[in-house]
Amino acid sequence: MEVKKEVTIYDLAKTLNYSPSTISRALNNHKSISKKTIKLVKETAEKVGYRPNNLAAGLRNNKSKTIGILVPHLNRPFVSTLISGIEESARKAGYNVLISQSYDEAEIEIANARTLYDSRVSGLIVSLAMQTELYDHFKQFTDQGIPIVFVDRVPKTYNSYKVIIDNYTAGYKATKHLIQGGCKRIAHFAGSQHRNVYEDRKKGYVDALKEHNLPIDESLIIPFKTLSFEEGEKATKKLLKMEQPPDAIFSANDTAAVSAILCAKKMGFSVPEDLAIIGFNDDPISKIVEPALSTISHPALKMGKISAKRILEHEQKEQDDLLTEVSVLNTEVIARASTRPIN
Amino acid sequence: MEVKKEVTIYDLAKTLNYSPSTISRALNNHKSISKKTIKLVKETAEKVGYRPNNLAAGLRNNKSKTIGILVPHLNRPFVSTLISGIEESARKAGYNVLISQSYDEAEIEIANARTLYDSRVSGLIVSLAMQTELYDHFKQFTDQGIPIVFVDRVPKTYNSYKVIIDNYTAGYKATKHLIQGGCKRIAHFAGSQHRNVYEDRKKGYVDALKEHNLPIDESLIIPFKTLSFEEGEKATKKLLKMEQPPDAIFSANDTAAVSAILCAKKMGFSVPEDLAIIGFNDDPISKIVEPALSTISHPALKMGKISAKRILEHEQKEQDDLLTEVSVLNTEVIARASTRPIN
DNA sequence: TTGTACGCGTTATCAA
DNA sequence: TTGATAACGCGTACAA
Repeated sequence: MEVKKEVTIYDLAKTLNYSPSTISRALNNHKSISKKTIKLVKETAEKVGYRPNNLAAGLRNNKSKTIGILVPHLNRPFVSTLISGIEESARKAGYNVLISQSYDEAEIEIANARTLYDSRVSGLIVSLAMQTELYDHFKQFTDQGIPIVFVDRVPKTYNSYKVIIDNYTAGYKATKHLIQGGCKRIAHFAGSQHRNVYEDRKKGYVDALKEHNLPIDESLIIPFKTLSFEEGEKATKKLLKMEQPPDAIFSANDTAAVSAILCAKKMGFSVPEDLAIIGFNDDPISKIVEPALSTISHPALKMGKISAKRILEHEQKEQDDLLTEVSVLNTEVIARASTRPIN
Repeated sequence: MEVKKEVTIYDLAKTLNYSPSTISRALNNHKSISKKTIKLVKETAEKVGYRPNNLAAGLRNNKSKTIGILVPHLNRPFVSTLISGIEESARKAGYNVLISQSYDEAEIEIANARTLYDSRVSGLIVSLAMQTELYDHFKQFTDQGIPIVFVDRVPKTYNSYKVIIDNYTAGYKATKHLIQGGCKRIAHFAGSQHRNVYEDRKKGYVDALKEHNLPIDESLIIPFKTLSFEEGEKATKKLLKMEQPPDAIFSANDTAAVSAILCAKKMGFSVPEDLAIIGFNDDPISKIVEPALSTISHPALKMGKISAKRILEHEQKEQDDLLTEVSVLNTEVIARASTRPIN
């Protein structure tokens, strides 16, 4: 298998009797080059199949026109849609996208941050692993002026770009929606309290109860490890076997909420009459389950696009512009059939 | 914001009174370097925060230790799981993963192939856009000896690695499963016949009917553009309003199959008694819908891992080893409640 | 076992 | 408007 020799700007220079610098400038639309030359160079490049070498350009410029992504799991509806949004915006701007997943483990997150750094990404978009509590592995980026955008699952303290929803308000709204449907004993499926998203959703839940003069019953607040389907089933069974079972559940994600619907039905409870349920994320399954799951919208695509935009814009900025900028997106209750109509 | 100077092998060389080449070799575990020196170099590198520059190494070696991915849509269950598999295998081998999506448009696919090439990926993993019929944009890779793995949606003619399932047999099995449940008038939701996957599934369907002496009724074979939920609803309505409606549907994907279940129920048909339905892919929604959707397994994670493996192994091979190697994975009927029990 | 010297393809600086 | 030259960081052939 004979490998064809690649065409470089030197070859183009020889062919056209120009210097390599002129070729380079022409290909980059440098203003000092005449339109005619630019046209000629580009046409010839096309004709002979010239393709730029991003590695060389990246080395020379010390940046790769690449955005690195670091998320817990690639194959979750929210995450894959987030990435789709990032890819779309990045691609339009001529940027590439490198992906990596931490499987929710801090150690893997650290290792992946390293390799992304080694590829000299122009920026990093991160959604934190469940248990990450130290942020030293992001310092190398900050030290080099490489922008980091934390998205959805963000650190409390780290100074950086952030793209989030208002989880507190979302949790509050979700709970209030249940209260307005007449629910009085509302349970909560709570995610890891290390992560802002779950902590804030819970706070919103608690405050909504308080504000409506409903007691906070700790036995109705179930701590989850991963908010999986199986965990959801177990928790639902436990709740519904209580002497005084709850009349509603606010789950911090849709997966556990859907499992609660199925489990409750199997146990002979009717949803939403005996047990109203609201989830979080608006995953595809929430539309399919019966009764359809009420939930909180989570604008994944938009969050992805904004995250990418932050990085692309950063390149235009002055060195000492501050890079702490928090974008908070709106969410809303999507009322479906798993909660009761509002009085 | 002061940007710290990056540490290079030259800095390490100066610090340790070695030549840069020794440092380079030590970092790469070159056999000519003593264990002691290697240890010293690596420890020092760690201490002073040295990080290799993949761009420089890639330029030098003319390969980037990066796998490029080109798929129609990133946020589909099958695709995102496929990518998760690729990422896992690639990461383990020290490879990075670049992603891009074509939105099922040939033009975007072509443009993305170009940019991935410009990044000098070590290999390319492709699932074709719905309408791609020319494959010239892959020639540049082949010409340079860069391996291409086509996965799931593959070209018929292009000489390359392929990782697929046996769509013909899968379509046959799905149809047979319906027949064994006593169905006699089986409709088919057919995808674009440009793509092997849908063409073969349909062939399997047709042959299963023939083999069981059931007539092929063209009015029961509905051509779909994208196999979307909306298309599925429309098709189901049309079928169920026929004078002699079908008693079963084999849908080429789960999305349309689920919409068929919901639509049929809404129209007063009971599933599977009046209408049995089987889908394809085993998407998460198939477990949630009621009745749960019978479907065909689609080993996304495994296909991803194998695809990555093909590329990683290719690097070890001799130049003129043939690179046409087709991996065909097994699939099976997952019988759930939307089809009738086998007699 | 280690060092010297060069080149990978590109772009920025300086000079013409 | 264009050209010559150096440099980005690394790996390797050749020499010692």
